[in-house]
Amino acid sequence: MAYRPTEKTEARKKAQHTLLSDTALAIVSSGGFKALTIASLAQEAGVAIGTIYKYFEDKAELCTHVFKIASGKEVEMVHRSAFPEPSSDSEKLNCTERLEQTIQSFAERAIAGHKTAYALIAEPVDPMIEAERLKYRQAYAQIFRDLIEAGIESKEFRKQDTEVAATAIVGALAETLITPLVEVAHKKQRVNKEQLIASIKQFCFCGVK
Amino acid sequence: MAYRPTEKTEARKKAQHTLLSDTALAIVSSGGFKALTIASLAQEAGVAIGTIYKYFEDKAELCTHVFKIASGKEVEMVHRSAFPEPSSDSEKLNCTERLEQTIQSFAERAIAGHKTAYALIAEPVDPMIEAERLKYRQAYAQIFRDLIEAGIESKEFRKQDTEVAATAIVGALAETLITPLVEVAHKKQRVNKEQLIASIKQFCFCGVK
DNA sequence: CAATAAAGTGAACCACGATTCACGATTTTG
DNA sequence: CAAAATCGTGAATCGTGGTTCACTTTATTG
Repeated sequence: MAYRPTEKTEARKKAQHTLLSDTALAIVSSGGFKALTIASLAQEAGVAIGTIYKYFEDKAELCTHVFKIASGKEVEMVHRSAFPEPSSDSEKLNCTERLEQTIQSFAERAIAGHKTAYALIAEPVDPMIEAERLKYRQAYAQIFRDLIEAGIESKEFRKQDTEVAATAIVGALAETLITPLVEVAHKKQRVNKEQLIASIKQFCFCGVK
Repeated sequence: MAYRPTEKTEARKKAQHTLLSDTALAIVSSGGFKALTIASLAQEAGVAIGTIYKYFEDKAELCTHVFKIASGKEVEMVHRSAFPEPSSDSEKLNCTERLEQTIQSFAERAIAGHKTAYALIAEPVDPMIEAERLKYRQAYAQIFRDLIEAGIESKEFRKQDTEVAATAIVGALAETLITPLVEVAHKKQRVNKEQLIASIKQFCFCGVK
């Protein structure tokens, strides 16, 4: 007599949502948020403009959703470096080593996916996304903060204002990694990756030790 | 027989340009670049929209001009802390003391003029202004770099990659000072200014020492 | 198949703010 | 004052990109 959503259509719906999500993410990863327009997403995903609105309330929801997905991945990866599963072979790492790993992970991911890193950390975006960005940066800061506190506990680091130190590390990483990446886009100025990361580590280590 | 620009009109022209500049700066200082529209500037300055275009090529030129003025002031003030006139009574300051003064100056100016600081350092702006912002941040980094190099020369600081250290300090300052200021706008979360600045100093000092 | 509900479509619409330009007002010179 | 050059004006125009909605297509059920 009537229509009822079924397993098949629900799956299709979810798949479509994922397709749009992934396509949007790809657009942001290659061209930043400024490249993510309703029209470009429709184009890339091969759907009509109106279809986007069946899956996202408006542009803001689309953008924040994409931001959450992308930043969530990054934060999770970095979090694993800071607090590795005890089951793995890294159960004996002390806080200094884990801090090193965390910075290494952050830096390598930023350099490898520099377009994404730039979009998440530095690209000018609508104020609506700025709120998400703040959460994102604070998520990173929280990881560093927990790590520093553990290090103070274990006497590896000196007593200090962990919030400030963690925030400062995030700022130092963002400035030293993202800013040069902006340049790379312009000039072909290559960076000695290992050298750069080593210098950053040293600065940050000394800052907390 | 004909019209010729004279002293009086030239002066008037310059005065008008300055009026527009200053008004634009005031708008940015209170509402950020997003509040600076041609219409709002015309309104505030008490002139017609078209008049703006007699003094500025387009919006981009207006914005970059305002940015340059504002950032130039900031950089100059901070530069004075880092490299004070030898004539003054501070000729005996060593590099550590000067670094402290510089951070202090940066921090206090950022906190006092937090709207301006946010606009210059963190507010999302047109890509056109981003280029200026990059120069601005690099100007700061250069100050810190020169100071660190002097400190290495005088054996106060250890040998290190001064470019990375200077950039990291700028990032740390921006993140620890600006980010909380965004919050202040939302919640009424007060900051213990002295405490905050002290913590930042400690982190940065240890980073370079 | 008929009925129903949801998904898909894209041209039309709208909001916002930069930019233009034809016109009048003002200044300078002879 | 007349002529010439520039300044001042602001409604009209334009460009961009988000949003709407009447309509078509597809899926589901009895």
